[in-house]
Amino acid sequence: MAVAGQGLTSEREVGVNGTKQRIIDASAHLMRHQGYEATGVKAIVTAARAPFGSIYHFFPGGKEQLGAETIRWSGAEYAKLLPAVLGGAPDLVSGVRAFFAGAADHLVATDYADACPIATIALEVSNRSEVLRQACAAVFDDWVALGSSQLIAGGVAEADARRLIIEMIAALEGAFILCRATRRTEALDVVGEAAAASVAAALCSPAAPKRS
Amino acid sequence: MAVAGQGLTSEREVGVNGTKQRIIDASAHLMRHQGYEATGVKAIVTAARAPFGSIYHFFPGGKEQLGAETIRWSGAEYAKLLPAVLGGAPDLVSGVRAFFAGAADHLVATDYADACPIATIALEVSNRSEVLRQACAAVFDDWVALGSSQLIAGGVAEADARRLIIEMIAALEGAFILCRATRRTEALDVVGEAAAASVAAALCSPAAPKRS
DNA sequence: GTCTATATCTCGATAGAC
DNA sequence: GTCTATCGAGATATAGAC
Repeated sequence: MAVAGQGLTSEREVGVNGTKQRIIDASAHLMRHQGYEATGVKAIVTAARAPFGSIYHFFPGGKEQLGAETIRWSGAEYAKLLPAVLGGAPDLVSGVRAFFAGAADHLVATDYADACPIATIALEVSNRSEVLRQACAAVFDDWVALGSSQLIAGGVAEADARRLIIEMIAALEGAFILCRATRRTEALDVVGEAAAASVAAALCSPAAPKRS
Repeated sequence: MAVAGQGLTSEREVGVNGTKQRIIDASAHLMRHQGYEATGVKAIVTAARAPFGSIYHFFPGGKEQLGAETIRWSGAEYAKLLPAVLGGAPDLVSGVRAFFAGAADHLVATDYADACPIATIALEVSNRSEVLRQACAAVFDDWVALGSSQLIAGGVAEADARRLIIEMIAALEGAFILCRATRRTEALDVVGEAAAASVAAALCSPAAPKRS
């Protein structure tokens, strides 16, 4: 079983949140499930139980600004999972294994809807909105930086940390695509084991491995 | 340098194609760049230099049917790259390396627009259209089957082939997301080297004793 | 600040002339 | 089969009452 759900706001009460945060919550939820283009602002305010005009009160830049803030907020929330899961594990390798297992559990629990909160948006907007593309890039850069430091703290050599975390993020994102399309968790199971093995190998051989 | 471009129709003339194929070509091109939701049928027929009504003549099921045929055609075209690239390499490991390098070259050459032809669509529609989701799943299943046989032909043990190809497809897809968002090829470079190393390891140590 | 009504545009889809 | 005109519904965005 997963250490915790991998939803974004499930553990905390939302009743006390202000209108702006409720809009971002609803936007994050809808865009995680169906992407940016298919998510209309009307659907967002309805889900947020907010008046329509509030969108343009809190986000004068319209849907694009709301999208950018959604990306940054979702990215920051999702990043919190990494130290949370790794901190609850006895060692780095089992922590990595738990992260992928938790992702698979949460995916199944949400009927294959809750995968990466920003991947769909990233692919949709990379060549259509520079503002949104940069927001996604900033989130991925943050994940790489945070993940690297977590790996180093767990015993991985600094020289290996960056390529390892990029490998694992890419594996997670790619597996999410395969799992959602096939409605099977095989891909996450496979890449989770591979990630755990890669980390284990990096812990065994601290010297930077040479490749031809 | 890539063995060949990783575009879908670039090497062949398109002038002789009929209207239906021109529509599919245009649809594949637009959806590869910006996804399914952001691609309107009007933009497709304009790019295909076809009359608007032709869409509903050739695709009575409307946009959804066109999307499904686009996914299947794009998936089959992209699959041809694998034997093409591997066949031009002296061995399996350098073939795998060449595939990822070619993907990175093509991505840069197209201003980070031409990545996976169906990944964006897969994430967008997985929870919105069962027809389109199944089309994506069929493509991924085909890629896994084709890739497995290619790996086995290259010397990988049957017991390792399936998990290896799933690892590599996931790594490729995830790296595409990171590269498009960051407009850097680092992720593809990293996972390409990792994929080559995984294949090399599988060739050196045939796991799971098999009676042949 | 909150909320409603509406303007303007573009979407997918259809009808029907040719 | 090809092509045009147009439909109704939905989109984003704005204006303005309260």
